[in-house]
Amino acid sequence: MAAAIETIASLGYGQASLARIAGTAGTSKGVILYHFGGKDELVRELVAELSAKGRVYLGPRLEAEPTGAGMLRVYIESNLAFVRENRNHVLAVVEIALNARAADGSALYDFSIREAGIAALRQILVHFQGTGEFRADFDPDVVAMAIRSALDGVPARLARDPDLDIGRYGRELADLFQAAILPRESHPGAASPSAK
Amino acid sequence: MAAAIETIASLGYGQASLARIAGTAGTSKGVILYHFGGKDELVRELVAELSAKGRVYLGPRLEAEPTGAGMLRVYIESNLAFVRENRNHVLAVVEIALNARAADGSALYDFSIREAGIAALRQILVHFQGTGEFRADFDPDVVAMAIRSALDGVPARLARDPDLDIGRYGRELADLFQAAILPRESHPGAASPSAK
Amino acid sequence: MAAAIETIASLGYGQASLARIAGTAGTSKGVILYHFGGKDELVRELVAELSAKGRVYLGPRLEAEPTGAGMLRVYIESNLAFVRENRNHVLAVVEIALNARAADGSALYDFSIREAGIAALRQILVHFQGTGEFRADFDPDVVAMAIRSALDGVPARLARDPDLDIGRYGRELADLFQAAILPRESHPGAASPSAK
Amino acid sequence: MAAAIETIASLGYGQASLARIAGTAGTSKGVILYHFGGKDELVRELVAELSAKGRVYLGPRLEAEPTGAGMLRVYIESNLAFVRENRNHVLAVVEIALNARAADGSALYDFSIREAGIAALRQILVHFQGTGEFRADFDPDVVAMAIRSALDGVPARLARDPDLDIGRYGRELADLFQAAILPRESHPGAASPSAK
DNA sequence: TATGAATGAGGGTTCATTCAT
DNA sequence: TATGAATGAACCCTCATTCAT
Repeated sequence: MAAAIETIASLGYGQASLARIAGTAGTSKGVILYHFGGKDELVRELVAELSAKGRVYLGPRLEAEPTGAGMLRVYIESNLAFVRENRNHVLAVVEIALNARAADGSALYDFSIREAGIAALRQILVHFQGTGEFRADFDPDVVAMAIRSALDGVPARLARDPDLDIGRYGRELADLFQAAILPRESHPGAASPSAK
Repeated sequence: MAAAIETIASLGYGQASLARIAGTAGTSKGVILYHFGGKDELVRELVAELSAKGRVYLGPRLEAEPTGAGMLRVYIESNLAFVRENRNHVLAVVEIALNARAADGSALYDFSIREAGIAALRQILVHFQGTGEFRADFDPDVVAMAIRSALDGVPARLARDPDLDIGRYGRELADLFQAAILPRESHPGAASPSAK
Repeated sequence: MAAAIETIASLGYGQASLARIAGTAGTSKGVILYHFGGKDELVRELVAELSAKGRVYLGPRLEAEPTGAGMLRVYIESNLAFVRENRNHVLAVVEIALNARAADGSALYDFSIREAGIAALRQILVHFQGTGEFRADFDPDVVAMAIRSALDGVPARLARDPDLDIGRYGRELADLFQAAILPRESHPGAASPSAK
Repeated sequence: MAAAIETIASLGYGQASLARIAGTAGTSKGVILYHFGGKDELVRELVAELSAKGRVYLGPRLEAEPTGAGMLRVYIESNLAFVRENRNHVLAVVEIALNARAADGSALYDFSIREAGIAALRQILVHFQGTGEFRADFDPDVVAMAIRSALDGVPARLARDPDLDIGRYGRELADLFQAAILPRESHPGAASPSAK
């Protein structure tokens, strides 16, 4: 599996044949098929494992936050921290999500966790619009999508520029979206960007 | 070429074999190879054509804007208008950009226009940070990337949800990023979101 | 297709891989798949062609006979003559009929013509039992099956013993079954076996 | 071995991989190979066991009959009774006989018992042609083959139609062939079909 | 005695490309 | 300019067998 992750992350899903994966693993295709029953299964496990890891990583961190601003910041920074800590795995799953398709163009694997993540984010936005902590005049759907997109772009960028400081990047992103959705007249303390 | 665009957009790059493209075109593989010399060439032209169209579409619109806020808004809304008007073509090129790779994982085609677009956006941000129209306390690199990512996510979303109102989506996005990067104490007129 | 027939007839269906068929044809697997779209299609055509040939060969000969004894004899002798004239093709199709199975053990191709042949034979038997030309005290189902089985055994035997005199074999078989189902007190002329 | 029999009988020889056999046996491939040394050996034993069972079952029954008509009837009915009592095993061995081949198309296992059975039947026919109990004007070779073929067709038919009344079927077959080879002027008692 | 891991050959199929026409 | 035939590499997968445990 490590070999599959590395191969997909570095060569792309389309180039990651069983032969090449087996090559980087130092074995033969047969071994992989013996252990996973098929390429589909291998990929499925790869995706499922990261999904599980992500859920475990992000869930508690999010729930620990009381304020809207806090949740937003944690959502962004934790996502990126997770990317940093599981770089190739994330990259591989992104590759899979973007490229793996059945013959009719339909998706092959289950990425419902992504939709769930967006939905959760949207829920947060809606909730704190209700409490007044967030401005009421933005469309939570659009903002959720924008935040999610900004996060999704990071793995690819990280692949091109491995020295990217993800911690700083996350803080900047959180600042940016906070500035965008917190009320303009909010007390300076809450709205001011975190120290860099 | 239209057949190639349609096939790639609907089935994905990995599924778009010459045979399938020829099939939707109602001809044979031979014809395609005769006219384009190879699959690579076909794809290359497909990408180049959209690049050219995009440059022509976006350049003048951007240059016509005097203010930073205006340029930001035009950048976002024009990009999305272009996506709406060239939906399948954009979708196809996005597919190609994400999936087409050489055997060693390197990119196969020239997407420098994308980098150029990001650089231009960054330039704008830096420039108007200098004039004071934009806040000075955000990283133009991060913001440029966030905006670009938000735009890049649209074609895929559009594919899933064809009824998406792109005009409204663009205005919301522009509002969002304006709110994020304009000074908080800016005179109400400039900062107020556009009518919806 | 000739190569496929020869390969299946001589090596058996299980040993007749595309590679081996291509080998005897002097080409490569790719050519076969190009022309037939798949092994299934190749085999299907092979079976269908023989079915059609058989129908054309046997139908008219059978309909030309007025008497029950004549039809019985023609059924047997024409079947065997057809086998002699299409030896390898028949052998190949028999191989396919006996061996080709889906993963769940179900049949892969359409051999309904065989059932139809048995049904037709049974019909003949029943009809001439009605007219009194055939004895009434045998089960037409069993007899039809016995005749069909006797015919089915010939291709395999022919493969083992290529010098088998099929003409004589057919006459003997016809004599045998005539003796079995014609009334015992039938006038000597009708019942006497044909000259050998 | 029971698992092998069941698998081959139900799925066909070609689909009966060691993995599938091990699956129905509830063990692993390794166990089978450990006990039998190889797939060939397993199949060989399977065939040999049925051969031995058949010899034991049929031999004494045949030798107990004094008359030609009796031997003929016993040959047919005992064969079918044996099929009924060893249904899947017989089916499996038939599958093997028809499908198992070496790479060069030659037979893989020893089915000489079948030839021996046909030879014995032929011997009986010749013998009682000599004594005058059977007519002299049929070819014992052809008749032996016809009888054997009629019997060989039963297992496959039984597989398709599990409710087939084999006892009746055997009596009908015996009647049929008796009528075919006993002299037409034979004393009524001997020639009359058995009660049904 | 039993098991699971590993192997390598061979299976059918898809693909971009070449070539003769 | 267009076509269909042919090619060979690469793909995923199944299989009987070997091996260490």
